Amino acid sequence: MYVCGVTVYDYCHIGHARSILVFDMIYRYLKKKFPKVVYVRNFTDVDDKIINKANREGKSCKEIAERYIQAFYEDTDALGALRPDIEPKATEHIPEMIELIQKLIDKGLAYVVDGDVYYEVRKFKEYGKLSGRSIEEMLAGARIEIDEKKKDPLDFALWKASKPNEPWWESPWGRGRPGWHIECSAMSMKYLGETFDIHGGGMDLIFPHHENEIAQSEGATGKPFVIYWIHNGFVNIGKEKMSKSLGNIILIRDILKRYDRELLRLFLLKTHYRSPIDFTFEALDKEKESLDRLYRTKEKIEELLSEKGKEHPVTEEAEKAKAEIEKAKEEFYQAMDDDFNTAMALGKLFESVRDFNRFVDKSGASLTEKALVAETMADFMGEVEEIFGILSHKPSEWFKEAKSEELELSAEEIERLIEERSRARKEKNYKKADEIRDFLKSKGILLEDRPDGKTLWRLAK
RNA sequence: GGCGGCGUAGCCAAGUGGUAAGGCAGGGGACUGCAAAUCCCCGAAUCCCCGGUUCGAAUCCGGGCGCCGCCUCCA
Repeated sequence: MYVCGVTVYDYCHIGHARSILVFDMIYRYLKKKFPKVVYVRNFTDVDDKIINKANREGKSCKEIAERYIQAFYEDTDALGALRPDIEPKATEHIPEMIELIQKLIDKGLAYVVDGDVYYEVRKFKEYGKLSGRSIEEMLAGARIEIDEKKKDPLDFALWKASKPNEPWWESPWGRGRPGWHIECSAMSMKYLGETFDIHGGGMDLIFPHHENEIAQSEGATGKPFVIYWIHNGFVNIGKEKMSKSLGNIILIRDILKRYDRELLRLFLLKTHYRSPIDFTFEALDKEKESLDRLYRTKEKIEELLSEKGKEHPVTEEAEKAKAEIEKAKEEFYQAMDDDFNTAMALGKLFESVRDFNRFVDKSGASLTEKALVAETMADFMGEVEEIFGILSHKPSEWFKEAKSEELELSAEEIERLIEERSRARKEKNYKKADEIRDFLKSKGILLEDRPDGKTLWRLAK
């Protein structure tokens, strides 16, 4: 699997987060099914935007690229995304690109003009097959800049002759630098072969980037380039497109200052990867309710599992509860197998959580039986954790430490007040008990009296 | 202008020919000293509209309306 990574000239935003997390989910899932999967994601570290930024700041392109590669890792690690197996940089694959360009020239698909090399789009008969457009249609669409050097306005640069203040490499056509599209063809084929299974990226890359990659790769090899293309949908801010000009860009690092990464992961992964998503902080807040519910169930599971060990005859009811969860898990996998239908898969998780809660709360089963069923549920949740990267916290931490620095009371004080309240309740002094509960509530702490007499606390929304 | 996508409950979101998943919010009930949590029950009569195909359509076809993306760097 090859995924187009980022051009390293700025911090990553919520849109990058979606792409990163969608392909992280896909990688995690494929890894479970096909342990030999290889995940390659590139860094574009030579490009107009980087050059501009470097010139503006009086730094080298390499310095700019290094800075934002570093930032990229900080962000992806903070998101809990697994590192790809191979992360090639464009600047480290110039020879491969030159070789590929030469091949295209030799085949008559590309031509040289004043040290530039262009791909002659009309020579590649299938041009437009990915994006579903024809050359004629695109020409009719106008808005194409006139470039004297190109034979055809749609031809694109494989190699650009260097201008002053630009990085350059020696090539058969003089000093210059690669065009944007060629790096992905060269690097993906180097690491994955001339034909490989999955190529991914954002929706916006379909045209022209991926269309051009196909032209370059298939033009050079005569073989199919990619079996499956996967393109993730965009994230809008509210209903608007996120863009620099609108000034509504939301950075990953800014979100993660306020929200646990699992909230963002669930928010972005519960929608099918191809659909657009409207991002709002309110929607992210609401996700907390759903995740809390899952964590409460996880908490219950952990309590039950500590009861494990004693042998006990298993009733039909427990067997049935287990079977229900197993079935939901099977359906979860069927949904994932159907074009990564995460929305449906998570629906199955919630169904089984409901079934599990029902069994634990309403059946007359013994603790050991419940523990047995809890094991099945824990197993399912564990697999969800592996694939979605959620539910990885200990429930106790999830409910208590999430925003502990904003808490006005220390954990010790809270425990002390709970203790005081428990005494009051035993004495049937409910007025005092409720005062304490109300006081804690005013401090953002909710109490939960359990049937076993224990009182738990957690943070309010 | 060309190409593509979308329009499902108050909100989010699956389903794409056979009685409309799931989440959040809401109402009622069980439980509780009261709560909280949990569970149960309830809720879509336009699945954007109009035609058509079919025994049967949210799902297919045709025509509208509305929203969005791409066609220029972009996840």
